[in-house]
Amino acid sequence: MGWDAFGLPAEQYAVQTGTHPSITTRANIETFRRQIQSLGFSYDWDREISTTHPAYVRWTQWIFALLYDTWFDEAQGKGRPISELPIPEGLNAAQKTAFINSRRLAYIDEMAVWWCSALGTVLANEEVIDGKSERGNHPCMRLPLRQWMLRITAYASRLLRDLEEVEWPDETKKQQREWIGESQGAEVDFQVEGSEDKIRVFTTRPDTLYGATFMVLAPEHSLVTRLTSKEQADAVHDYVLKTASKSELERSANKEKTGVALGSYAINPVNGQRIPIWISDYVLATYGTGAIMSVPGHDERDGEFARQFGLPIIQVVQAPEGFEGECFTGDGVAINSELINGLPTPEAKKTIIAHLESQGKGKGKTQYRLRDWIFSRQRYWGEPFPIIHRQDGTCELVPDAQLPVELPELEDFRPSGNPEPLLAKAREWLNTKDSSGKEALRETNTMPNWAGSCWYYLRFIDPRNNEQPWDAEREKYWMPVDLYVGGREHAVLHLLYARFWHKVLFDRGYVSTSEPFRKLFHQGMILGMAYEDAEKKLIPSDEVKETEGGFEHNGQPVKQVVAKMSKSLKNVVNPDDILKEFGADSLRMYEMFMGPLEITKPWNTKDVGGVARFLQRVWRLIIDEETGQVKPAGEKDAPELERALHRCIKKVGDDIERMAFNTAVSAMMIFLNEASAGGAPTLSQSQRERFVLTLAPFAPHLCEELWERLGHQQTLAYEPFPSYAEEMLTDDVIEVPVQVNGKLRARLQVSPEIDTAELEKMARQAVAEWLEGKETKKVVVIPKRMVNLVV
RNA sequence: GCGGGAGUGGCGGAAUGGUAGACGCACGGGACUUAAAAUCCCGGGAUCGCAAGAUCGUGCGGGUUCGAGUCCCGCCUUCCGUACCA
Repeated sequence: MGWDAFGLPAEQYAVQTGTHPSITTRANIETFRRQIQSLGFSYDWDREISTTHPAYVRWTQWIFALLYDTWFDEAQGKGRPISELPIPEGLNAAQKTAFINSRRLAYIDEMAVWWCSALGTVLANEEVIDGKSERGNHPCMRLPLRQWMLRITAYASRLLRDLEEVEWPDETKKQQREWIGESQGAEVDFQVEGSEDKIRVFTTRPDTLYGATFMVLAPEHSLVTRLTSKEQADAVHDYVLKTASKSELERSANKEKTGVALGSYAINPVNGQRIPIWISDYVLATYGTGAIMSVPGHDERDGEFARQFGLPIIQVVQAPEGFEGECFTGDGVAINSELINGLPTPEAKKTIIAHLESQGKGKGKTQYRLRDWIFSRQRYWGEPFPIIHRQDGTCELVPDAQLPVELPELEDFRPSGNPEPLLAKAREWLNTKDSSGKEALRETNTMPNWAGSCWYYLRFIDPRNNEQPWDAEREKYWMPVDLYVGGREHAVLHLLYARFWHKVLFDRGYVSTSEPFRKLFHQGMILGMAYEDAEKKLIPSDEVKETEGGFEHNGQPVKQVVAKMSKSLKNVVNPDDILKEFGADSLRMYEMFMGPLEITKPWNTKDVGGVARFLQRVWRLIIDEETGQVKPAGEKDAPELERALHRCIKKVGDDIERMAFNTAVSAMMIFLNEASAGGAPTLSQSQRERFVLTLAPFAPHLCEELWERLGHQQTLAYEPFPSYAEEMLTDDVIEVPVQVNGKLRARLQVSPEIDTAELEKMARQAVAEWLEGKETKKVVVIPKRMVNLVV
């Protein structure tokens, strides 16, 4: 069991209550541990770890240091130590440092984050709604801040390719592929008119270069200020400010195109055309180069923008005959494009790229949608970076022997009022010495919650090792993770970040597999019941009364719906209460019975009673409630139930393998129904034992008790799962449906060995009235399954 | 907006392209009980019918097939993710 316990919620709670997050975190862990243990799960508690524990933080920092010490060798396609980085000759010391830093997998850059001046703090995306803070509804804006970044994009190609190696759900692989978003195209440089500046763009359609009639930069683009004319300065400034209050999500969701011309022009590299430069929020700074060439004739968004602002539209790809849309975005034959007229799109692309390369104006390029990972937070409750900033502006790692860098004690977790991270408030902690003994400052950012969860599966291998993060031999024995169970919400973030770290560790020789998780399974979320009034407003559960055949709130009927459990809706289910009322086995079994593991489904406490009743009936099958004694067993295996038991054992075993626990529980209920039906024979000792062993993985507490009462001194935990015999699975008589033209008309009771001709004959007799006076055109007989007569 | 899923009785759900609704909850009826709880038995998709049975039925509209909840195309609704919640 591992506790991933850094993060925003713990910190916000500390702000609200003034209690140190380490105290609340410890208390929460105690509660969770007690609850989990009360359910009887078979976790190995000797391997318990917490991401917030200094002994764990130490190695999280160690991995960060490794990332800092690694560069990605494009030629070899792998990460290598900085000591092996070839450094160009003729650089001075500062240039050399800058060059090395520009290649590290961990580097510093300015990146935009939400800043709310009224609250005096940096906010998470989810804390900002429509450009306003969730708390207090204050205006917020995107502010560029110094951030630690991780160069995950260097691994984009391998993260994409290696998906083929893992047994993951197809939809998850698909999501990761889309997220990484590889696209082939070209980088093209546009010269700015009357200037040395060049605007570099990425395009997937270099063949449409002749149709580029304007350019659009992201409002945050570094050239914006320089390329703005005096006349446009105010309008541009206003627009940049306005954009800063929008999220990227809003920007790309907005259909209405907005923008401002900078008042400067660029030169189209293929035809020397002078084209205007605009800024618009539909171009994102974080994708490609943050600038595009606009081809309104063949790109939807560019087309909308051109029509909005009356910019020229040129057709450069022949649309197919009968095409009626305003904007043809498919492949075709190039037109109005001197160099490539008449060429189909793929050839046209190649030709243009070759031309640009020969002119030094562009080159073919593979672009990824994936962005480098912002790896720092301006918060308290996270891992400190093992970094010291020297007076000369360079930085160095805290020596390995001095790890972990522990968090300073802070009295006050409230925002500092400026974008500086909270740790800057810890003056004593902040001031330190660098390796040469000079005054220096510690890094004040902290790591995001992902850091700890990126490698915990490796620490489980060797959780108490004080010399190294894990022992190499043990790593070889355990890795890769056989089965990784986690929510779908992790599909592209956690699961991609962890794979990235793992690949760096692999390249640097610390792990033996290129992928961490062999097989992946997503469990569904358990939701609660909620109530919705006529205006679709959700009503807290404690204000709703159950009436005959419905529910009402203040006398008005309300609808029962499914919603996330939340304090505000008063529909949170506490496992302690369920345990008290129904017991651990009932709770476990209900969770398995309520539906397929992978789907989202609502909790319904009434249904727990059904499972509890099943377990009570199992008890009464074996124990006499009056006397409390074991009932006498049948002399021999009751033959009527032996087949049913074999079927049950097979079904439960198969269902466990495919993690279909709901149908496994159902199979055991069916067996119990058969074994306890009026007139059913008494189960033999062997049959009882086999049934108890089948049920034991689901209801271990009950089954251990029954096992002991059935005369065993040792736990059943190490008993093998019961076996079944193939020949016991079939019945002497099976039912075969007979259809006429696909409609069910009769059912036959036949032997499973009946031959096809005989079966057809019987079928014809059974549905004679439907065949009368009609010609049989076709007969479909599927042995043991069905007969269909087509007339 | 973009990416990925999901839609079956009153509810949770079951069903290798082959009898739709297993199993359970809730509900109705009955047995036991002075009564209730607990327990046990029976019933149940909709419509028509005393019944036997017939017709319709897996979000909507098409298609493939002897046969579609299941496969294909187009919609609708809804959930998840969208990079600082984790």
